[in-house]
Amino acid sequence: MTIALYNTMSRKIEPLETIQPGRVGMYCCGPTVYNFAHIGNMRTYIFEDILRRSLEAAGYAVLHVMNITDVGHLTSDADEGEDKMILAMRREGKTAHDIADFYTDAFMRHAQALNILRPHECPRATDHIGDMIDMIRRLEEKGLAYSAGGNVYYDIARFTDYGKLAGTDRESLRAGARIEVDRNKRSPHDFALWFTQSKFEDQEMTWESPWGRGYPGWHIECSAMSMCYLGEQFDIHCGGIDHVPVHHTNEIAQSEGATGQSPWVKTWLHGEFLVTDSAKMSKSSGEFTTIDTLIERGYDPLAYRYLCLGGHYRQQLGFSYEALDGAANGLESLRRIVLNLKQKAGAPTAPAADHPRLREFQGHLADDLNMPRALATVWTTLKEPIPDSEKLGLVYAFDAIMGLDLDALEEKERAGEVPSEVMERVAKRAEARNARDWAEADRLRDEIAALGYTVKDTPDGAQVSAI
RNA sequence: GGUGGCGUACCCAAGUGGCUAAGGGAGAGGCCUGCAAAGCCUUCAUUCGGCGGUUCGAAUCCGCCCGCCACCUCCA
Repeated sequence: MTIALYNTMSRKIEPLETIQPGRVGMYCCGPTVYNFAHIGNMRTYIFEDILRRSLEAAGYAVLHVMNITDVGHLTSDADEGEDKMILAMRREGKTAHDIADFYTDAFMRHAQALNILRPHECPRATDHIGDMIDMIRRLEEKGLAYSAGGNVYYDIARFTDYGKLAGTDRESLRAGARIEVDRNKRSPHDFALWFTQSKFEDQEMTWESPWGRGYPGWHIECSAMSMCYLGEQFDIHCGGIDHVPVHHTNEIAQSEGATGQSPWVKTWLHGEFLVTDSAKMSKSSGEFTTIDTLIERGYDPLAYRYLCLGGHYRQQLGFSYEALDGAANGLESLRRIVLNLKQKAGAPTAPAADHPRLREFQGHLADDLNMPRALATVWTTLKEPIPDSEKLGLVYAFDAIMGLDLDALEEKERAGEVPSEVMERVAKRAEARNARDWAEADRLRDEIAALGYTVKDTPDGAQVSAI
């Protein structure tokens, strides 16, 4: 099945054509590890995970690369503001290295909790400074970069296609609308490739370079690392929608400028924002929700994944705890159904490749990753009158892409794992019920509830589970 | 100022010219049950922000209006 995806560059849904048949090189802009990723960030990684799983299910050998940016990134794109890593160091009294390690670990933990497959490569920017320097030299050799005030800048006037991804032309950009223009720049939208003039104290993250001791600009790492792992041209580049106008625009300028080859990337995919009541979630605004926040509030992280599955990746998704509750209930219901199927059907029957429901499900994904429709197919399938083993096999096939870990579900509470004090009351209650002493039975049920368990009376006796 | 997007039931959310407007959650009624839970069955927008227009036909296209948001600093 051919997968069609919305390419930000062409603004059209196009069938995926890979550079090498059957193989996909995919680069996803990863986290800058100066703080926790919030659930809005994680939405994008969930979308990329669905993309990867869909490609793999379609038979592609995927090489998935995601950077960990542990350097650079000032608070603004002018040569001012503070380096976010430095801010974090000051805030937490740690070294840059410790900050990066801490937040990298937190990110990986959150991604794992969301069942996001780990990218095959997760290169750290600080391990590729040499590659960045090499690329800046290539840009210099081609006359696309200039030095001014101790820093090296990209000269966007020399790159005729500048802004093609965002669909903006240089004239329409409102330079200096919200920030002061760096006087070193020839054009307001030139951007720094290498800094040697640091205005900041305690700038401990610096490296030797042909331009002096300093540190890289904040777009170059993605150009350098993606090419390092995927070659000078590759298939798919993903990120959040906010990366279109600046970060990806500048990446294209650097990459195509350095290699002279175009297009650098064939397909650009961008995930829309998670929005709260009436605003996007953002790190810089201070308050934000993390996966840990959700866990503290008693939610299964996968309930959040399920919530994300319900919306299309190119559409803003409204987040509220009411919506999350709905998703948690939906996921819980799905799990119960699967658990029941498991008990009744035993072994699943793997669906034929041309099973109508499987094809329908894959067809929705092949249509620009329409996960909401695919999810509707899942529910329709569950309500169909087909054999349980077939149903279970289909659900597992669906879940290979949904990633809700449905095949790993187990009855959490078995009789043997329930404390004896609870089991004693269950037994007493059974006696009371036999004697039709409902008051005593209800009293015992309350006691059991107080101990943290619920009982369900079934034709086969009482079923006990933790609340 | 420029650019882009959004407004579908109580909530989340598909659908972008044509059979009954997906799906989930919540809610309601029923069966079952001592009660409850689970399960099962049924129900839940003559209507898609508003007003016009195009069309045999529009939630879907066009215009205007109202409301909301994003981007043009950093940001998924």
